[in-house]
Amino acid sequence: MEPSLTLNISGVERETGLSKDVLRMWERRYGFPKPGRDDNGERQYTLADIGKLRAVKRLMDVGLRPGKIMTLPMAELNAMADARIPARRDGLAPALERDILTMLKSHDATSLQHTLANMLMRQGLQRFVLETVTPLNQAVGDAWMQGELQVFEEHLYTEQLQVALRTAINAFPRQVGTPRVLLTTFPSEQHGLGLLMVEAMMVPEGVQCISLGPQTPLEDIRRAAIAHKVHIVALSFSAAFPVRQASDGLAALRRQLPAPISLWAGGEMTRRVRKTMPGIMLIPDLASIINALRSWRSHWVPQTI
Amino acid sequence: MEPSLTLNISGVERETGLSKDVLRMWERRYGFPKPGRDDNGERQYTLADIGKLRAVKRLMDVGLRPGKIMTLPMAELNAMADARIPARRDGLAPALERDILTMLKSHDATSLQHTLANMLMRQGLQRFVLETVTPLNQAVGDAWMQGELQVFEEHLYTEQLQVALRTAINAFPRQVGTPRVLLTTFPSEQHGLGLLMVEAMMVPEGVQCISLGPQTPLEDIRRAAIAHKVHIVALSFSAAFPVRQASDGLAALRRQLPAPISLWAGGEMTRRVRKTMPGIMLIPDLASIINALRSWRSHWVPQTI
DNA sequence: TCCTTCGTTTGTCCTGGACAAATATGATAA
DNA sequence: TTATCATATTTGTCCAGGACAAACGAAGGA
Repeated sequence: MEPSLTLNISGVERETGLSKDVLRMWERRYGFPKPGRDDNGERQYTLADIGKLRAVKRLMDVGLRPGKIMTLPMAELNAMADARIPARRDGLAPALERDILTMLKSHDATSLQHTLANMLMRQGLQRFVLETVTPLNQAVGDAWMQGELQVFEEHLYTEQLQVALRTAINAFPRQVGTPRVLLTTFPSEQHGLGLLMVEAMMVPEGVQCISLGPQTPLEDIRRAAIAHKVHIVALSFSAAFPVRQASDGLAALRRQLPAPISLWAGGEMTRRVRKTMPGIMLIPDLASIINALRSWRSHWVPQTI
Repeated sequence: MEPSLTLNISGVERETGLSKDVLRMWERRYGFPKPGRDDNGERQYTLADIGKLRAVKRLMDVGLRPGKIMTLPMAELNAMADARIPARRDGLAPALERDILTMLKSHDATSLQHTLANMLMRQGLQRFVLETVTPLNQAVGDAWMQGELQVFEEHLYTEQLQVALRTAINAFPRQVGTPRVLLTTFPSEQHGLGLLMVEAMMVPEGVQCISLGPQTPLEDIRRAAIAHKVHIVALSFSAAFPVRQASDGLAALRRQLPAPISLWAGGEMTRRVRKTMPGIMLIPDLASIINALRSWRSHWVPQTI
């Protein structure tokens, strides 16, 4: 009899990323999750609740609506997740993806590290990011969506990839060239991997990257851009980032930023953006960075400051 | 006339880390912050509100109580922050701390990187962590508390330090020795720097570290520990982490973890813990890691699995 | 000095109502 | 047929105000 196999509402918020308000509203509207109550009338969620909430969230991130899926049993949810993965013609994943997934599932950190380092050496940093990391992220994301990967297995992947990328980035001598680019994310964006991938694409191009890591308040992005005299501010947004929040933030930042400083927004989220936003360059995939840089360089005229 | 120099309540939650509930409750009880309302009756906070909220939060992290400070004007808050910093007898900060702070305030990323790399080379990884990074963190924390440093300046420090540490850790050949240690933090703990410092202390001791990065759900920490067959699970807690939440989490984890696996908890928070917790080793400072490892090794008897 | 008890402070949770943004649906025009 | 617009539905976020337990601090006793 485990005494504490339940979590209170803030525990669930932490574990799933769903706000307390949303959890209560879902219960009110859809009848799920319907946690028991403790002596004090407070909601106590079970681990099964958490699991189903994660499954629902995964499907919502892909565009399904809560009302449609909330009441379905777990089996149905898993089936829908499977259906979402486009089957390959040959029915086979490429060897590398398959190997890496196998390593993750067998918790072989050493082989994982070796394989990544190996590919990196063979391909060089930029090709490694475009041809290896991108499809690998996709494969890991798919596996995670289908529930094939545990959270901690995905963490291990992220961690090892960061190690590999950071090592390679460090190997480049520190540039003093142009443009100078400020890299960061908005405060509610947790994922720092995208940032690192952007840096990996830019550094070989002779760009001087100044990374603040994730989660910089809006006002500080402005201050940092001015203090570091950067030419470009580049922000990264993961797939799950709310488009609305991003647009508002970007517009506000654009207003506050001196006009000569370019504002670039990249990451999975940017593919869901419909409207073009004046003064903001959307970069939906990593390969476009090269073109964007080329374009910037051809238009830029050195300023006397 | 800037149209959007105000934030709604969730914006403030993001920027300050104070929950919506707390923000509303403070307004109800202390009359601060008292934001204006938009057409729809929703709270609109000003940038000045944000600034004061940050100041209040800094002081609370050091032990002051909200009721005492909430209504004071900003000038008073800053004065209190100053008073909190123990003055040195000689009135002078050591040269290195002073230099690094100067570099941060002048946004000289290059010098910062060089200086850190230099100290690291000269002292070696463990001494660098104990004798340079620890007091430096303290100095940067103090400066931040006094409002001398901007958020983005502190971000730059963290980022550059991570780069330096990771590079050095990578330089060690991957060990296959004992113990194997799983490193991570609880889901609500954002700070990954402590984790890296722990790894930097352990790797030179021949420990095989498996880091999952920050924010692993409880259940997954258990799964990962078993899957990776680790001997020790080490968790890091920053100063602001709620003791209660840590104790609960650690106790729950201890119950779920197989008995032979040791559970270590370290970081600033652990100094505030009064009660000893059975089966959990508290490690209040980084130097103690060496002793803890020595002790573990002398007690450990290789198991046949 | 250390420990217990008791009042106060503080954070979190609750209910149930309201509304606007996002999305889907259906009608109309090209 | 496809594209565009208006309307309906869905969904997330906000609000008020009440309640309570954990954390804290002060006073009293061993």
